[in-house]
Amino acid sequence: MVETVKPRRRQARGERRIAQLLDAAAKVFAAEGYVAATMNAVAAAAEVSPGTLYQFFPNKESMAEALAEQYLDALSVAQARGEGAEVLGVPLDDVINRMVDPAIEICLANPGFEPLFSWSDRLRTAVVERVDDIIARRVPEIDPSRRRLIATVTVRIFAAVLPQILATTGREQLEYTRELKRVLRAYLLDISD
Amino acid sequence: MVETVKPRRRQARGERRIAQLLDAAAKVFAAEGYVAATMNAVAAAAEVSPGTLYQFFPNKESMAEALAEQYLDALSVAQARGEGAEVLGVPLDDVINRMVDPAIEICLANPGFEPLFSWSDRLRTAVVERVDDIIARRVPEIDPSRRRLIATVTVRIFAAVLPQILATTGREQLEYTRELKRVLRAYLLDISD
Amino acid sequence: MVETVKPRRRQARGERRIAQLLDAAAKVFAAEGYVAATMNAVAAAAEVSPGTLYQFFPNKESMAEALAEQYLDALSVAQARGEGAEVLGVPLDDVINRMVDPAIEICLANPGFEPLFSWSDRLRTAVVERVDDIIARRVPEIDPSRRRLIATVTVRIFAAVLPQILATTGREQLEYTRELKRVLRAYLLDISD
Amino acid sequence: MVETVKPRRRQARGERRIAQLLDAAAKVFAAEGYVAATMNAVAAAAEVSPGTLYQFFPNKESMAEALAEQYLDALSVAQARGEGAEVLGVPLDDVINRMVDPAIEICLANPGFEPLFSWSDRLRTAVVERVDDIIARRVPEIDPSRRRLIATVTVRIFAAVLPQILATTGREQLEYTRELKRVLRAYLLDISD
DNA sequence: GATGAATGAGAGTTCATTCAT
DNA sequence: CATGAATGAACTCTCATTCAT
Repeated sequence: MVETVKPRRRQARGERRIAQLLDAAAKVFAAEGYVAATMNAVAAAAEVSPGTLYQFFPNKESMAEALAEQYLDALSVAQARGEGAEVLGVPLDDVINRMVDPAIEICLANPGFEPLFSWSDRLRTAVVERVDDIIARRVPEIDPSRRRLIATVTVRIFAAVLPQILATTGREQLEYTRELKRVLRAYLLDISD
Repeated sequence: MVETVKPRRRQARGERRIAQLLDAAAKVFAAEGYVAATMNAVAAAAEVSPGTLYQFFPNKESMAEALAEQYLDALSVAQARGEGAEVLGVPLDDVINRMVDPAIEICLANPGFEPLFSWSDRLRTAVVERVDDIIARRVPEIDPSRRRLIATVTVRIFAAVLPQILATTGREQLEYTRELKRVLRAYLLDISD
Repeated sequence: MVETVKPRRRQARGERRIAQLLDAAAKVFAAEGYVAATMNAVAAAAEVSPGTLYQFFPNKESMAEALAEQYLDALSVAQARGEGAEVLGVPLDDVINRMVDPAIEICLANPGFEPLFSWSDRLRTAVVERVDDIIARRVPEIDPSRRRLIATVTVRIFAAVLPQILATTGREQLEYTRELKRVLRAYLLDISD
Repeated sequence: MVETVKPRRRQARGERRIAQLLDAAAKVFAAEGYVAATMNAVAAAAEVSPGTLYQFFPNKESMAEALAEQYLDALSVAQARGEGAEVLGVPLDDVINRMVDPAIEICLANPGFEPLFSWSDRLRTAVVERVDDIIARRVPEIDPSRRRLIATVTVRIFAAVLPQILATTGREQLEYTRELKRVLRAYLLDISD
């Protein structure tokens, strides 16, 4: 009984550390981009020695992957809140809002998201698959390979406008967000026909 | 007298050299991306010593900028061929075709374009300005700051789908191209109203 | 009273631990060589944390020394079995057999021996002293400093052929062993005259 | 004509550098052993920046190989001086002298030899092949595989006594050298029968 | 005792850039 | 102009060792 606590403490310390390190990595990725980011910079940002980094992550890529995983989880959680089965009898605008808004919130809260989204095929593919799913539910009659095409383009559009949203604030940020939704609506309305 | 000839020859040789070096740079940027590309690799690709590179370009960035300039020129030439003042009485589809098709041709012919387009704000801004111009001519009543917004998003969308077009061939490439045009038409039609 | 028991248990446990750790060290030394072996690797091989290693050995060197000591003991035991005072009235071949065979058995059974034998002057010197002793008993009239020289060369020869014996198996191993004995006999016969 | 000189100068500079770097490497290998030697130490010993090292050698191993090659050449040259076809009608002692003496001279003059000889299978094998050759010429009736065995053991013996020769000076050095020859003679006489 | 996170110096290696030739 | 050797700071990653728990 006591013994189930002790290991937990150790793990807890480790997991806290991991979260802390990933946080630092996200900051550095955001500031420099994934390719230009260095492990030393991440270590410094985490106020930790380089060796500590390597106790948890064998290399830079693995940090990126862990971060990507974390973001995917966050996306799932955020989108699950407003989704459900109501993809069908609902206006397209609502579906778009319920996809885009939490995604942007996560990107704003996690500045590491955008550089990873550019870099990680895995992360992009995972998001594409979700969008593909939603399209499948809403427009079941569509051809799967065409659906994949549309999902891919949809995600690319999101990724394309995202940097503008992140680079701005206030009214301008809102405008870009509105514009993003406008593009998506126009594009996806065109599809449904 | 001799001096007016020799310099010309020198300049001519120099420009040939520059073109050759930029070609090599484009190849390396295409293969590795701008950040990962190394000057040594560019020198090797040009079959030239690193020192020679620095005789023409003070640093890596300046190579990128020179390349960007070159691409902008190519864009101008290509788009001038089919444009003119006929932005007005013409269907939107035609305008889009005359913008997108030559751009994609250039990107396919110059594999260094895409990495630079991601990297160089200057290149992207220049293209945004052209699109802004066209919109201004076609929809003069639109508010300039909103026009700039639309132009920016338009270019971002192009940049977003471009990698998919470049990464694929044949039918898939055509499909992505068609999809890109579809997005742009849907978005810009929405605007014009 | 309780206190005389507990410490013993503790010591017993400690010695078992030490044996276990030295075993792991031997394996790693054998696989990587002393210099390339890492304490982390030893800890992992012992299924123990690095900290535990340092509870018993202040540093890497001390592990090597403890292992060397252990091997020296094993050598003593093994050679005591067939030795005694019968160094005198006995053919040289027998003496060589009774020295070489147990030594090789120990080396085969303890793969950590060879790397340490190359590394540890102390281990080599101890063996040299034993050989010196035997020569002294068999050829008492020999000059001590010359005797030391011969003992040193004898041990070096053994150490030189040993890797070949350990690197091979079956017939080839036997051949190298026979060759080793042949060298030693030829050399030492030459001496006795 | 002038053009055949200019490139030579460049190459000459490079080759002089290479010789200089290999010299430094030899010193460091001699002082620390191959495994413990570091590229930074070699660079420092050559009074050169680490980068310069890597302009000529892609890694530590390649330095070792280049050095080994150089030593093999030196061995060839040295042994060619006193050898010829007179392996046959000549006393064994003479053959041994003509093999061992130049080898030891080289080892004394090139302190990098010994550590490499321990490390490089390639170097050892090359020397084994030479010895094999000589045995083949002198004792043609011997079975090739047994000949190889003998050559291997012979070289191992040389390598085994070598450190003692290098670690000592003056009379002691001479004694070890004499002892080495004694071992070899005794062993090889035993063979010829 | 045992753990494993933490350290930090240092290893090998790279690369933009400079400079003597 | 061209060369390629030279630089040195910076990078990724390792490892003997320490220390809080």
